[in-house]
Amino acid sequence: MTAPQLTRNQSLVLDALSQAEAPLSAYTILDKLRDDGFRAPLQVYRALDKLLELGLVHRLESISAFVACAHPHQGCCAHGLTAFTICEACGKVTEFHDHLIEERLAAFARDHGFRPGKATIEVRGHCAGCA
Amino acid sequence: MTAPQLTRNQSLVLDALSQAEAPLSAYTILDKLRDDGFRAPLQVYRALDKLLELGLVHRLESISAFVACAHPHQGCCAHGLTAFTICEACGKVTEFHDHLIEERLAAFARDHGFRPGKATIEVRGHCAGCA
DNA sequence: ACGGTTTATGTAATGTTATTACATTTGTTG
DNA sequence: CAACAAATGTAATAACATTACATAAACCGT
Repeated sequence: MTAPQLTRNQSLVLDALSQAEAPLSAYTILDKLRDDGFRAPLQVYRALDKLLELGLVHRLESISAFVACAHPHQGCCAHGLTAFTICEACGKVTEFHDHLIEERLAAFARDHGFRPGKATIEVRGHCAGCA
Repeated sequence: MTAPQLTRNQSLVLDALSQAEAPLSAYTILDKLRDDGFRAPLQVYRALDKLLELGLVHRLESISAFVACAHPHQGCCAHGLTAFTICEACGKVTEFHDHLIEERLAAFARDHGFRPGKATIEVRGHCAGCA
């Protein structure tokens, strides 16, 4: 449960995402980190892979972008399934967890002999400020 | 409510997806339709755009691929939100609709002043046959 | 401290997915 | 038939992601 020390590249990528106000694409991260010595996409993707694995970062499938986890302290997986709202105007992302949704998906899986791995729940729309 | 007549390209793309046993990427569709005169990605993407708009096809965000709708007859949007299980071994996709999940997402949106547009719900894992 | 293993890194090239721009054709409607 | 809208053809390019291979750093048991 003790988080391993992040490497330099991993920390740089996580910081970039934490400071951003909206999700960032891998290539946007790369550009932000040019001055820190980043030269190639792979440096970003490798750091992201690790951060995803640690639950410190989420990938938003519907927009091919990444965000820092909203509550990295306890290991995000403790919450089970994670859902997101994504504002298409300002990019604002809100992360939430709904036990009932989780149960319904699990029930469907059980009823169909489906063994669930990772789930994606993303709602695109407009946030309160951009409505 | 009467579905407009599909054009040749749209029909070809829809047929390719309907006959496939797993989701197809746009470029896979392109390859399948070379013999029918398809030469460029845009021909596929344009047909897909229209089919998506008509609700005859779904895009699976988490695998960047497309499937024919499981029940295109009544216009898929009549069901509201659509969810999918996706087998990572055989590619089998099952489409389903859960009113309770829909309600929970709507409730969260309402509580946060978020105006929902399109939602994505995809569960990757292994189907009964591949478990 | 040493050797061996695993993990992270650097770099280049390539593969995959999607869009922009522009010209042309087809279909529909008044 | 003229005018407009929708669909198509083609080429080029942009955006996202991975493979392959070489090097370096961190970790671990002796």
